[in-house]
Amino acid sequence: MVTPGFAERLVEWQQVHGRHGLPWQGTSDAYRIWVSEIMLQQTQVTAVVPYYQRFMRSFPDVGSLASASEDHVLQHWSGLGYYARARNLRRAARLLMSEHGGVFPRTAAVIETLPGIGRSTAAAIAAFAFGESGAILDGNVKRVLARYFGVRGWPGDPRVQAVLWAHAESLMPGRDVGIYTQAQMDLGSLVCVRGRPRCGECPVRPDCVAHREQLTASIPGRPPKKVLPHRRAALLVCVHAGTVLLEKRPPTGVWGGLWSLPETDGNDAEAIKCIANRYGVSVADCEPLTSFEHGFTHFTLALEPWLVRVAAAAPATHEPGRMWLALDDAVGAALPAPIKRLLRSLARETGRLFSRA
DNA sequence: AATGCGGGGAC
DNA sequence: GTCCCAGCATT
Repeated sequence: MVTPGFAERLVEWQQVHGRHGLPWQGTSDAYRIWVSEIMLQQTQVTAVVPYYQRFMRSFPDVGSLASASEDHVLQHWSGLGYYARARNLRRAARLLMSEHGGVFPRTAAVIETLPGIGRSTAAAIAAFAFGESGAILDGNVKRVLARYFGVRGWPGDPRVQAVLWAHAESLMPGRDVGIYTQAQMDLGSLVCVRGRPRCGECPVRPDCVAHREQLTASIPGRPPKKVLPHRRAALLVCVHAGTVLLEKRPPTGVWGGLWSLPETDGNDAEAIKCIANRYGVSVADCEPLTSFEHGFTHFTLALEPWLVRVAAAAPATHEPGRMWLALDDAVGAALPAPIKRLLRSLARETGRLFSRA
């Protein structure tokens, strides 16, 4: 009697206890699987589901995504974060049409050459869509393997990550690779969770180093904590006839390619008026709104919105990269989440905003 | 090797 | 409040 291996136990567990009803499961359509994998990068399943449904309705296949405008694609990503994913997704779709005849490549090695797809995502797509055997290493697998093998240290550390990749490869089964790939993710997200793992439900507990040595609380190790720098920026909320002036952000950097409010480092009414004039806006009056903070991964941004009432919109404001958007349409535009929230709250107060104009 | 890149869910 | 999530690209 041979003791079942790690992969066999996970596959068996997956059939009974794994997740099966997610919108991107039950298909071998590489396109549908690809989109889900990109959305799920650094993003939890519950957050992805509604975005995924809407995205697939608008872009049901590679061709429709390739022919869509970047702005249209970003609209569907608004609020999901990491917007380079959306730009890369569209870019890859166009590459698929122009370089691959519209056919999704069938090997992880080729899939990985597409923008936005790294080693782990390529292996996952190849496993789910084509049954190709290959290790993955996402947040779930890192946690599971670090505990199972007793690997200390922070999994974000490249040296730790290299060890985990080697372990992941060593455990690859020769069959059921799609189920096994899903099993690793599901075990990590349902059982081998960060806090209070449910070791009583774990199929590989007997061989788990962290469980045996009571290290599940300290493995995986924590990243070095650092103090986030604070930055501030003023936002120009130029309102005119129920519309607001938006500016397209540069293609790279924070909120890359999205539409947002004109931003400046000015911090008094005179500076704001001066900047507004530079946008071709004839300022009637100007008042500060309630400031708020927005946290990014690597800094905290204090945003100070200024309400700029516009006497008349100048013709120069129809340049590319600028537009006047009806406040009520903000919800459907390619805007960052905090900007969208701000505009929604302004839309509710439109009466008050214009009452003194 | 280090850094940039979002937003929200879970606790 | 903190931590972290189906990571990748760039430098």
